[in-house]
Amino acid sequence: MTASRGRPREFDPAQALAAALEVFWRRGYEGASISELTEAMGITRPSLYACFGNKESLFRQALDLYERDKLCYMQTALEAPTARGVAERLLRGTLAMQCSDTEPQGCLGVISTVGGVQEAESIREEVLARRASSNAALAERFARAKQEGDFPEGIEPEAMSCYLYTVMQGMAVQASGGASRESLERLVQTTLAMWPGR
Amino acid sequence: MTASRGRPREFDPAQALAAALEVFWRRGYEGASISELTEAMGITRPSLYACFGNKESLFRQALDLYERDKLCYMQTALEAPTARGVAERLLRGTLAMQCSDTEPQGCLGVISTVGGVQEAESIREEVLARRASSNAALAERFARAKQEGDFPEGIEPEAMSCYLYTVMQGMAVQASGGASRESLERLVQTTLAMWPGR
DNA sequence: GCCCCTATATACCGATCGGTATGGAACAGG
DNA sequence: CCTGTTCCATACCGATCGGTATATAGGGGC
Repeated sequence: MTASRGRPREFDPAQALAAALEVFWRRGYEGASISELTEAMGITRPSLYACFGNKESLFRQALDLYERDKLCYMQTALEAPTARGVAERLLRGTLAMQCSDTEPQGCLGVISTVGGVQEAESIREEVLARRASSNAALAERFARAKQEGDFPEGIEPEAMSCYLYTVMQGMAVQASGGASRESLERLVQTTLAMWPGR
Repeated sequence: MTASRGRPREFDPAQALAAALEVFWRRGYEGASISELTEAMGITRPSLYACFGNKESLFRQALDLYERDKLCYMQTALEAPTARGVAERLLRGTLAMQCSDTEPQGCLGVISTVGGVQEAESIREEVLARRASSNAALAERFARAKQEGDFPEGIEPEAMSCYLYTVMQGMAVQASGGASRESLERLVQTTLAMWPGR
């Protein structure tokens, strides 16, 4: 292949992408300007466009990284032995991420979908699609729990997964607003205390 | 007073403010441009600045209108006879607002606080302050319920109010993402089903 | 008829937006 | 050494941002 012809680049794309993710995470898609991105990434404007395409493409790649590195706890949470354990792992995972003091607060997915922006409509749709897929996986896990008799009576698995998802999104809103770790921890406990049947 | 000296204005400020609120509600503070605002309000740029000050001042007045007209259900919900009734009224009020087909979806307060914007920091702070005040009123209502023996065991009133607030914010996120009315209705039912002790 | 005052209309301000043209610097193959 | 290719740096593009200067239009008080 074209192994390394021409002048080699002087930055690490993965590292630059991580920096871009952090900016998008703090500012949202539209709030993040190219100037702020390039400064955080330590590269110049043309380098960004040569390496990542354009702003939207860069955001999509940052979103991939976010899902892969930051949302992996949502996958592993599904492996908990009980439905309540799944919920607990999800909530505690959300808590841990929102309370990190090395990362921005709030959820990139939430930030990218609230506040309608017409320009970024395709991005909104993609985030919503990923969210739906993740929600479906959770619902499926709960459906299995129901079959195994490990599920509260009177609540449909899909309804429960939507409910949990909603609580997690609400947590992200709280974290965006600067809620303290203690406050969010108490929120997790309260939500778990609401889980039917102890 | 200076009853009506000079040329009278040709538009109704209240009506124009209502139009501005709708734009802010759909687009968020930064997403709403002055051009879009003036077009929706049916007035020209200098008229906007003469009547409402600047963009931030206009937003604040729109926020006042929003709280007074759209969030009034949160006040009246506190008058429900039981704690569970308060929760139910809050959730159903949120549902009704999010499902209106004449108004934008999502919550203006949520839209204005997620996605950190440095320019609008003072606005964020004001929204957060109003939110805290509203949350405190809810906590106080629940504290009264606890005194009256009308409250679930093992949960603090303040924790419950934060929890409910979080669910409502999550609902707003769902609505922003285009959740259907049925979906949100089911969400309310699920949340109520989680309320301890029937 | 004035005169004063305020609202409207148009055109403009500097700053910033996302994105790019251009010119030189650093590598590989010949 | 030269050439081809790719990257970096600077400066620039038109469009749009929030906000305003200027001139004109339309009311009440006299």
